[in-house]
Amino acid sequence: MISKSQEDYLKAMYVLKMKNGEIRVTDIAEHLNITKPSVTKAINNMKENKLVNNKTYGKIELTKKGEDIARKVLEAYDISYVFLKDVLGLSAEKAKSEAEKLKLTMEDDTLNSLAKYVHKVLNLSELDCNYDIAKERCRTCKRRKYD
Amino acid sequence: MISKSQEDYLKAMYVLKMKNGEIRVTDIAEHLNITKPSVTKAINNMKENKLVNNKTYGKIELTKKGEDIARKVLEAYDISYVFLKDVLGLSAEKAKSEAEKLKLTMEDDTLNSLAKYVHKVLNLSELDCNYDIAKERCRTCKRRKYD
DNA sequence: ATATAATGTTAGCCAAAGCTAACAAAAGGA
DNA sequence: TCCTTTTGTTAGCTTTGGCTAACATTATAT
Repeated sequence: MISKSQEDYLKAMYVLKMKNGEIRVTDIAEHLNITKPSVTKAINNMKENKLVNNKTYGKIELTKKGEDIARKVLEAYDISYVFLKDVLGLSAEKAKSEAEKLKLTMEDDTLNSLAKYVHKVLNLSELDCNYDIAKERCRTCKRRKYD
Repeated sequence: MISKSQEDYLKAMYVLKMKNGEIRVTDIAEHLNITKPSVTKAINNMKENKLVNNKTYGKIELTKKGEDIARKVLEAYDISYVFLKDVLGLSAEKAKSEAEKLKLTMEDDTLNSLAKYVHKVLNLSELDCNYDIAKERCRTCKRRKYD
């Protein structure tokens, strides 16, 4: 089983890939506020889990598996963020930091329940709602946060 | 700072104290699904944090500080549980297991926001609502789950 | 009262995930 | 080109929180 820490790495990597077109040790370290050796070590562990693909000093790439999980983690983060900010009314900043912590703890079906609920209370068209974890972003609300 | 693991121990101890009138290593181990030596070790660590009070082979007691934190963790669990079960509509079983995971990740003010929200949507009297983390249970909904 | 069972502790091991210090490789500028 | 800076890696340490095996203590039942 993949650890929370590894899911955090996956998310960071996916975000950086979107943002910069490439994934670098230094950027990951900065993003997660840890040191570079810790990143290198984590990447080596993740290689054993078939989450990333790279050779020493070479380009870091997510595997299909790694990318799928990263997307899932991101969706989870999105839902939590929207709920905390727009339903509970937390500040954007607070919602962000809390969603960041929450995103990994819930199971998929729980997150789907939350997503549906969020759509309902925000008066988004239920018919149009196709928010499904691990799929594409919701056609209705279009929300996705990449960091 | 106290760790999540230690908060789990505190909650288990508080629950067992309520249920059995005393706190025993074996019961903690069973409750948390870990081995007895792990419990002993954890208790020793917690002693250094002034969370528990005991001598070897003697009675285990929570300190004031430990009890306060335990109560807080329980409140967090309660709120999450009610939200997941009665607002999102998860099954009791599912709500229980998810709340178990969620309870430690949110900050106090976020939990207060969630508590207020839960009261509102469940049509509990807002005027009567005095749900406040680390205080007594809510006079309105009277909910508290001890495990 | 004592043998057995139940309970608790100690010692020592392991893995995960961080860290620093030191080094290696790659990139960029003069 | 080659020297310097930036980037990445290795080695080895630390803490946390599990585990098993062995042992110590306490409780119970006959």
